[in-house]
Amino acid sequence: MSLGAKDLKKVGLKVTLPRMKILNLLAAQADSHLSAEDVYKCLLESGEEIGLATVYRVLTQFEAAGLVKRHHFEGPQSVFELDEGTHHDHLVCANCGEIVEFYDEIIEERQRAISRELGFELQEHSMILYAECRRPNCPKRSTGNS
Amino acid sequence: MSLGAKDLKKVGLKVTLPRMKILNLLAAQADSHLSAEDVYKCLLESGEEIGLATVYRVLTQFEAAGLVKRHHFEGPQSVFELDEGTHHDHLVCANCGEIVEFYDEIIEERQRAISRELGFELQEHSMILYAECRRPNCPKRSTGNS
DNA sequence: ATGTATGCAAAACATTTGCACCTGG
DNA sequence: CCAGGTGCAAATGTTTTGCATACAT
Repeated sequence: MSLGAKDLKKVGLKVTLPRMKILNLLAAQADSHLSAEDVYKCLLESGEEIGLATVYRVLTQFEAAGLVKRHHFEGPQSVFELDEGTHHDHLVCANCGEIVEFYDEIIEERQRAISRELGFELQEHSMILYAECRRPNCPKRSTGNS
Repeated sequence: MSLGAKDLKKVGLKVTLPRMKILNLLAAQADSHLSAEDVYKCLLESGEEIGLATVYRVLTQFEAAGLVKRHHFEGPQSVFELDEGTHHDHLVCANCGEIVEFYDEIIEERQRAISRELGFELQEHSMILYAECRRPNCPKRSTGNS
């Protein structure tokens, strides 16, 4: 079910057409990890009008508002995904770019413990595993969407 | 002890002045994580002549040759460190940018196990912890060098 | 010599910003 | 109506590339 205007109001953002379009796209592709350019192109192809600068601005605002998470996988662009509130890390297939999400409490706990031992208090972390799938039918290379 | 010409030959790279300068700088600042721009400025300030494009080219070659590791911490630039062969991950201080290196076998093992469980074979990973130091004397924000 | 490396300037990208116009409440 | 949002184009910051020159072997 796509997010609505309430979600924007909830975080103090005016409900505008571009913001709704982007929010809906992210919700529709909830399992994808899209770059700003991806979002822009997707919307254009869907016949929607939008400016690339707006996409960047809106995604940045969404990130600040906690609506989306930004990731830096390999490559020069950031990718975004809706922040459903459930933390997870990512495994990226070195063959096809498929992205698998996972969560491991043992690692999370060790990260906190290590930070403590070093005299720090953990705030965030970024962890990405690059791995090869063993399936022979692994597609050759997608844009990084699921 | 700074690396020498043998290290370049070993990986099949011609021994040139720019390459030696960069290699020596990285060895001298072995505890730092320098961007290409950092390397460029450092050398200029040391009175060495070099072009920024060369720094980028050489660092990329060094990475391909396994002499250096490239990291993507927050911010737009890549940073580089000499690859001493001992894998480690990084904790970045959210206050001052100090970088602490660490290694945890429990996490390493879990990463391999998780990959296996998901049907993949782990090749590499990137893990960065962002944390606040508890020391009151934490400097305010350096360039990201140790 | 001669193939490769370098330096400079220009290009290529991803992203940000200035500004006039449009829009939501 | 009016603050804030949008679109475009221009600016920015990082990294790459084309090409003539310089260098290592």
